[in-house]
Amino acid sequence: MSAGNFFPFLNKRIFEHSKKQALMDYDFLQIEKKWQDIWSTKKTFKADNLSDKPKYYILDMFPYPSGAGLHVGHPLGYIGSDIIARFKRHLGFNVLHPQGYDSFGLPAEQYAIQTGQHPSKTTTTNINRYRQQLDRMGFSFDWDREVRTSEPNYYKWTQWIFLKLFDSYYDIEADKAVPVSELILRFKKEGNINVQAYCDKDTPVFSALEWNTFNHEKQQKILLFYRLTYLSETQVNWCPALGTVLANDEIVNGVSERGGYAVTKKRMRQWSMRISAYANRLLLGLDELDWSDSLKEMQRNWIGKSTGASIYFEVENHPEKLEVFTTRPDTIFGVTYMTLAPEHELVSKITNTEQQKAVSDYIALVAQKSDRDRQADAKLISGVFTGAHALHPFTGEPIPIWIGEYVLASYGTGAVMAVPCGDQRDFDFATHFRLPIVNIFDGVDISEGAFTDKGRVKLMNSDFLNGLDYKAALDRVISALESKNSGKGAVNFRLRDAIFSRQRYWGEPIPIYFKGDIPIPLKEEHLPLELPRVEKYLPTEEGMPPLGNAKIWAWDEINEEVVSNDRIDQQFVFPLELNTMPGWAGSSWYFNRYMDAQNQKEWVAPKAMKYWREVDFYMGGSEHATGHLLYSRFWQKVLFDLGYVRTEEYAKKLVNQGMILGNSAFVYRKKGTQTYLSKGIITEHEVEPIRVDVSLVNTHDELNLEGLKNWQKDFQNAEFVLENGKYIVGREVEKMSKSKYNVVNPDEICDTYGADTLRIYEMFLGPIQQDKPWNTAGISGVHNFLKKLWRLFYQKDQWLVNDEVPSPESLKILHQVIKKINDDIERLSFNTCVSTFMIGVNELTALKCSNRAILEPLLILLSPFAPHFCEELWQQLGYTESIEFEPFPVFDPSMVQETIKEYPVSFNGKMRFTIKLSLDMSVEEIKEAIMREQRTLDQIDGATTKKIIVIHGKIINIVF
RNA sequence: GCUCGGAUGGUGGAAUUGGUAGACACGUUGGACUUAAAAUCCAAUGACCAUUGCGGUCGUGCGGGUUCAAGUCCCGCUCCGAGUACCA
Repeated sequence: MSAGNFFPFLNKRIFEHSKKQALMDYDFLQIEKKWQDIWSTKKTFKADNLSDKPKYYILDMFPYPSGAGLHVGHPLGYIGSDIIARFKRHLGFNVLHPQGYDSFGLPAEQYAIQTGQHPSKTTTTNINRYRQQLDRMGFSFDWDREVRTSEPNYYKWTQWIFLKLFDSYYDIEADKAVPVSELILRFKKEGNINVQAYCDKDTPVFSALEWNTFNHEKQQKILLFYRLTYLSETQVNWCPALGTVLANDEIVNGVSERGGYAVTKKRMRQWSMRISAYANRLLLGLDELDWSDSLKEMQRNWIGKSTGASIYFEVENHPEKLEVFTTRPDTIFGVTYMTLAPEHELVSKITNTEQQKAVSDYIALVAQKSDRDRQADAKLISGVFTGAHALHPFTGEPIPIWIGEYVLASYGTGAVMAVPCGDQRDFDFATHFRLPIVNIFDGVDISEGAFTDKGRVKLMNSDFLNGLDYKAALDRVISALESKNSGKGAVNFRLRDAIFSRQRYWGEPIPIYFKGDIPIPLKEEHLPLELPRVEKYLPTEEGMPPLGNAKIWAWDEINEEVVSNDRIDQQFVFPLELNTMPGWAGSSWYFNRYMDAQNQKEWVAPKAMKYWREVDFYMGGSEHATGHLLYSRFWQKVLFDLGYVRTEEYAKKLVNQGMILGNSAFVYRKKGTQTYLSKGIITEHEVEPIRVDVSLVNTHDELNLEGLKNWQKDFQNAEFVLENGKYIVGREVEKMSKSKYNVVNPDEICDTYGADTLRIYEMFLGPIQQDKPWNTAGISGVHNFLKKLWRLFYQKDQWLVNDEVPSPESLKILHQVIKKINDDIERLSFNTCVSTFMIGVNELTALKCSNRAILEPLLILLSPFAPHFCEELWQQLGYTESIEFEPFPVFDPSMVQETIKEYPVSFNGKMRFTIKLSLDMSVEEIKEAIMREQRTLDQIDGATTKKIIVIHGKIINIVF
C-alpha cells in the first residue's frame, strides 16, 4: 500500500521541493515576519458572507485598548479561540473570526482631564499598539471586519438600537417587546385598564376618553412609564470622585470598580433600561446555554428570583395600604412588628407627631452614610419606631411599624413583615428593641435564635394554619389572602432596571433632545449624533455633564441639525441630552455588527444575519458575568422580539479562559536599614518585603544586582547579604500589573522564542479555563520541541524528508497522535494536545523517521498551534497553497490495533489460567475460548461475561 | 452566611466512561560530545526499605463507606479560591 492511499490529500502535492531557499536552522523571527506579511497581504483569513461551506462563528471578547499594552495574560483566550478557528478551517468550515476594540471608556477620558489630549487620540495610539502586538502572535483574524465602538460609523448603530428600545414597551400577554405605536392605538381605543405591560408603579389608570383628552405632553409622560428605555427620577449610585453614576455591577464591595472610590446615594433624573421586564426570560434562557455552571449560577443569583406572596396591610387611622413581599407567607401569624426602609414613601405620612423627631434624625443619619459604611455597619442593629400601627389581615390586631436600616428600599417593596421566630434578622432586631417574639413552630425551641428551616415542622399559634406543614400552609394562606383581597401569590426579582446615563464625555451621545420636560428622539436619518469637541472634559461649573462644555450642542428642529449654543434661545432650537451611554452599550451588540461590519446603510444586512445567525463559540473572561454577558443577552432578546435578529441567545456556547497571574519577586530589607537579605537567611531578622522587577530575576530566582541598581536609584547604596554568592528573591503569585513589577511582555517572549513557542507554551501551562501563574522558566521545553521537530526536516544542512513508505511503527505513532489531537481539541484540552505532540515527535526522532507521509499530516495537526512554523515547512515541502485549508487528518483505527494471542487470565487479582484470545473477539467467542480450556464458567461465579478488562496485554479481570 | 469551583511529586500539570497513579514539561543529579562554553544527546528522579539480582511496603487534603478494582462514586470533615450578601 502506498502512502497516498492513506492520505488522499497527498496526491496533489508538488514533489520537487526547492532546496535552494531551504532554511537550515529554525529561524523563527524571519519565518514569523514572512508569514504574517503574507497572511495580511493575501487576506488569507477573510471570511466570506456568501459561501457554500457550513459557517462557524468564533468570537473573542474584544479588548479595551488600555495604555499599558498587552501582557502575556491577555492573549490566552485569543490563542485558544485561534486554535479552534484554524481547526475548523481544516474541517472545511467557513470561519468568521473577527476582532475589534471596546474603545469608549474611563481611562482615556481621565487622561484627557489631566493632559487635555482628546480621548480619540489616546485611543487611536493605544489601538495601534494593541494591533501591533496582536499581529505578532499570528492570530487568524479577519481584520476587514474590525469594529471600534467609539467610531461614529459604529456608534451610529448603538444609537439606533437605543431608539428602538425607546420606541418599544414590554407586552406581558404577548411576552415580548412591541412597538410603542401599538400601545398608543390601544390607549386610544380602550385606555390602559386592560393593558398588561411592564411599567412604572406610579402609572395612572385612564380610559380611552381620558387619554384622548390628555395633551401631548401628558401623553408623552405616560408613555415614558412604558418605554424599554425611559427617563425617570431614581435613586442612583453616585460616585463623587468620578463625577458620575454607576450601575450595580460597576460597584465592588461598596466602592467603584474602577479606582476604588466611595459611592453614595443620590436622586437624579436618569435614563434607565427596563431589563427587569426580561428578568424571567433571562433566567429561563440560561437552561439552554452551554456555559459553565458557575457562570450561569452567577447570573441566576444576580437575577435573584424568589417566590412567595405580596401582602397588603391596612394602616391604623390612615387610608394607605402597606404592601410587603415575603417568601414565607405561611408565617403570617408570627408577625409581631413591621419594618420599612428609611427611604420608604409611607414613612413621612404615617409617623406620628411624638416620633417625628426621632424618625427624621434617624433618616438623616442613614442618608449621609456611604454604601461602604452601610456594609461595614451591617452587623449593628439600628431602627426607630414610627408610632404607627398596621393591622393584621386575619386577626386585625395592631402591629407596630418601625423603620430600620436593614430593610433595603431597592428590594421588594422596601418593607417587610417581621417574623422574629422565623428570620434571624427579625429575631435580632426584636431582641435588641425588646419587641415581642411569638413562636409558631410546634416543638421547636426558639429561645436562642430563629428557626429558618422550611422542612418537617408543623405550625401552631396560627389559627387556621395550625397543624399544617410549610407547603400546605403556603397554599392555604395564599388562597385565604386572595379571597380577602389582602394579598396574592407573587414572584420577586432582585434584578434592577439598569441606569443608562453617565455624566461622562467619552461615550456614545444619547440621540435625544428636549422640549421642556419631554424627551424627543432624533430621527434615524440624523444618526450618528456625533460627539462634539469640548474644551474641558470635567463637568461644567453648574454641575452639568462634560458635554455641557460644548460650544455646539442643541438641536434645530426646522433645519434638523446640531447648532451652536448662541442660537439656543431661538424658536425651534432645543437642548440635546448631555449624558452619554455607559461602557456596556457598545459591547452589547458588537457580535452582530461583525457579520456585516462595513455596511453603511444598515446595522446588519438581513442576508448576512441569515447566514451567520449567531456566535458558535464565544471565548472570554468570567468577570463579565453580571455585566456585559447579561446586558448583551438583554439587548439580543429585545432585537429578537422586534425581528432584527434570528436567535434569542447570541452565544449558546461560552468558554471562560482563566487568568494568567504574575509571579512577583521580592527582596527583603532589614527593618530600618539599607541592608537586603537573601531569601534563605531572613529567618531570624525582622524584614520588609519590597517588590522588584521580575525581569531582573533569572530562572533560578537569582537577582541581577547590577541591573537592580540601574533600575532604581534607592538600591545604589544598599548592602546585599548573599547566600552562596547569590541573592535569591522571594516569590508570590498575584494579579499581573504594572504597579507590581510582575508584567511579562509578549513582545519580549516573541523576540527570544518566537510567537509559535509562546502560543504553544501558553496552552501547555494548564487547562485553558484555569487561573495559573506565569513562569517563563518552563518555556524552553516547548521551544525545544519545535526545534526537535525541525530537525526531522533538517539536520546539519541536510534536507531529510524522503518519499519512502513509512514503517508500521511510525504510522502507529502518527495515528495515535491524530486520534488524541482530534479528541482533545474537541474537548478544549489544549495542554494535553501539546504533550501528545511532544511524545509523537520524541518517538519519531527515536525512529529517525522523516517520511513525507508521516510529517505532512503531522504539520497539518500542529498548524493551529504553531501556524508560522507549519506554513514555512509546508511551503518547503513544495506546496504553494496555505496549509490553513488542508483537510485535517482522519484517524484510522487499523493503524494502531494489535492482536495479542496469549493472555494470562486472572480473577480477583490472582492468576488462574492462560488463554488464547484476540482483542476483537466478541464476548461469546471469549466464553467459548474459556470453555475450550476446560474451564466452565461456573468456576468464575457462574454468571454471564459482560466486560473483559485487559491492561497491557494482560487480562486482569472478567466482570459479570 | 449562601452558591459554585478546587486540593495529585521539588514545580506546572496528565490519568476522557471506576481499570498499571504521576504521562508530558520544568527543575535537580550523573554521563557523552567539546580545549572550554553554548547547543545537542543519553540515564536517573513520589517516599521508604532492600539495593547481591529479583523485589517489597506506603502513597492523589483528612476520616469512613461501596466495589474484584476508587485520584475518580457515596457520606462526614479540613483548608484554599471565586461570586454574592442585612434580598425579607
